[in-house]
Amino acid sequence: MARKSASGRIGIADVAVKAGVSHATVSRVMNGNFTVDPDIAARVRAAAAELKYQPNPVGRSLALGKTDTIGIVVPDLANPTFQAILRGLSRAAAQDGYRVLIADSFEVSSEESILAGEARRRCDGLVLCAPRMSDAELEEIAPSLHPLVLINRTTAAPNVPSLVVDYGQGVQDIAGHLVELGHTRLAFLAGPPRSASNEMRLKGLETFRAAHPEVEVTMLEGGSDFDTGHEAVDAVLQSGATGILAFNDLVAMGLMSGLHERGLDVPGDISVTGFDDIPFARYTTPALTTGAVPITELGEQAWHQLRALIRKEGNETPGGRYQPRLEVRASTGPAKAPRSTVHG
Amino acid sequence: MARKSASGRIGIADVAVKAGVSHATVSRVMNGNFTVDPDIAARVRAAAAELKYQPNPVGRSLALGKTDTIGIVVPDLANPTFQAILRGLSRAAAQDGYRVLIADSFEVSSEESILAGEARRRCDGLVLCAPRMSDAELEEIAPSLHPLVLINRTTAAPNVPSLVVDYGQGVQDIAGHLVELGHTRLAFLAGPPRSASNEMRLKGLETFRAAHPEVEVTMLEGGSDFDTGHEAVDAVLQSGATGILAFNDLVAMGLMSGLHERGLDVPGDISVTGFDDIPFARYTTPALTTGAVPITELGEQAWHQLRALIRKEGNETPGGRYQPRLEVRASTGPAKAPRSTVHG
DNA sequence: ATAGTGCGAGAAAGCGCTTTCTCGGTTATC
DNA sequence: GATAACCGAGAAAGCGCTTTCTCGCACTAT
Repeated sequence: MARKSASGRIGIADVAVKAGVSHATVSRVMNGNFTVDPDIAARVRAAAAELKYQPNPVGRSLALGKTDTIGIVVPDLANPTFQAILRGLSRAAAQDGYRVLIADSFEVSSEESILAGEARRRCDGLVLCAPRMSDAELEEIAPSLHPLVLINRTTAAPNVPSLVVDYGQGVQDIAGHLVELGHTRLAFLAGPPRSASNEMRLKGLETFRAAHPEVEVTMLEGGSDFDTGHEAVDAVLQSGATGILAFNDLVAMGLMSGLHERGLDVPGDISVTGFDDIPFARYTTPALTTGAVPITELGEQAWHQLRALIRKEGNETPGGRYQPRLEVRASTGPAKAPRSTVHG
Repeated sequence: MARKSASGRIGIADVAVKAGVSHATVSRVMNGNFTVDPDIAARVRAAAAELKYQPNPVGRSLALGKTDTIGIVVPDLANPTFQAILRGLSRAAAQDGYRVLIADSFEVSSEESILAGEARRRCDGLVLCAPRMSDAELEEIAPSLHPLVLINRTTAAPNVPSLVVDYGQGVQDIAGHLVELGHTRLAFLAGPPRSASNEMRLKGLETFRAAHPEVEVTMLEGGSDFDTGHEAVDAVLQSGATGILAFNDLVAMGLMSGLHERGLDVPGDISVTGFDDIPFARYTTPALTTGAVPITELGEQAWHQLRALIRKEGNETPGGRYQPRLEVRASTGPAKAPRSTVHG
């Protein structure tokens, strides 16, 4: 009865039988090949419609050598930054008829390359966000992942576009903003130790230090999430700094929450800044001063780069560099008289 | 050398040649079939390792009739609720070796069924979040989507588990909480008109009204995002209500932000509640009273249900119902003396 | 009228893999 | 020592589709 083989699903063969033509002709019709007689084509279409035939994408992929799917590897889907990249990527790719497969490494960077490889083989291309992967490992796997687009990383492998946010410049802008407000003792609440984007921030701060020897910049250990910021309150207070550059908005929010619990006023007692400008940053109390990154747009760009690679357009690895925009809100204000280590 | 055919990639044939055996044997070895002589197996493994052979998943999928991939259809990836479901789903599925393909309908519900169908055919199963799809449409496509798990929807189709949050009970709990605080004039800032979960809230409020005839409950038009809440300030003030139930946390946050701009105090002047308990809800100022839904866990459960279906375990469509937990925070407080329509 | 041309559709190969089927070579049994 | 039972590996079919190849037919040109 119109269904065949073990699969149970309607296949091209069923349509062929129903329309009284060969598989080949059905395939031609379904793919808009006009070398088919209009009458026959109509018959095939009618049969297909009646059987509700939908081509099996797996068979199609095997024959065509493409899946119309791209993959994205992220270290943590709970992080708003990666959510935004995913969103931008997904939207842009969908517009060109591509779907996205997600591979969340859950911060287990040891399995990131395997994950990336697996994802890549199921897809036509890959976007890789792997801030903690070592350079060596990245260099090793990058060639095998082509077409590949990197986020916030670079590689020597040819034809691998990198989309990178200039975190170095970003922290300098933020630090400059704090200094203008009169702060002379700053602290940087760092991100995860091996994070590439943290390295960029660190480099930026070095540059800043060199240009502003009068400003003291304390380095504090940190992480990338809300709790990190929350737990860092003591360290922050002990540093005696009045202007805090948090690794990102999440950390900044955690820190502000912790400071609030201690009865400290932001920005009255301490100014706090974040990074990324996630959607919620403008709605914290006080609203967060941050380095705004057009992160959804970055995801969108990632698709455009990847698309060029997939289509083999000779776009000599242009990549892209994004300048964060200093977004001054209410969490930063004039410095109080310098404090020494908090008593306690 | 060592590479064959147009594909350029190493295939099973290359390994077979290198190891001096047949395709079949390589396949057996790669799949841990022990009917192969250990010496030969070792030779095959050596050849595979040397060539860095990785089986092509598409060929494998076609032969095996499974893709080890599941799909999820969401109306809006920017919504923290769906992000959380995705996260829970992805994590749980990954643990069983499955990947997830995302299909964002971008609120275009007219294309949701097509999207769902396409996603389904590339995958072994589907999780469908389609709050705005009509019941009729859902009934029509549900059978063709099996294995299928529904989020916050139900269907008459057999063997389609539904994971639903009891929003009806949730709003009643919240309304009850407000009444206990002395509020007698409430307003519900509704969600998107055709949303199934909004319907559930509405039903819950009807029940509440019947049980509390002394309480006035005004219905206000709304939506599901931050801006909706922000724009609703006037309507809220005009309603004269002192206790506002927002459709979800996002709307509540927008509303609080708008009220703040008007110089109103929350909860001093007006109490505001949300729904969902998204991660940021506890960090708003004041912290948001809300109906907490274990949404990531729901995503996880979705996988478990789907897995049972894929494995054809005879789990007679158990589905699951989640009771929101009233999470009282600082955005609700005792009612002021009743206000009439705000002057102005 | 006959060979030449072109075009439309079926036959078949192939995408990369798994798996059944088959057969040659061992080992076991009497 | 001959027959049976067995086991391991190759040959081949098949998963569902696309595409090249091929062939038959109709139509044109000489």
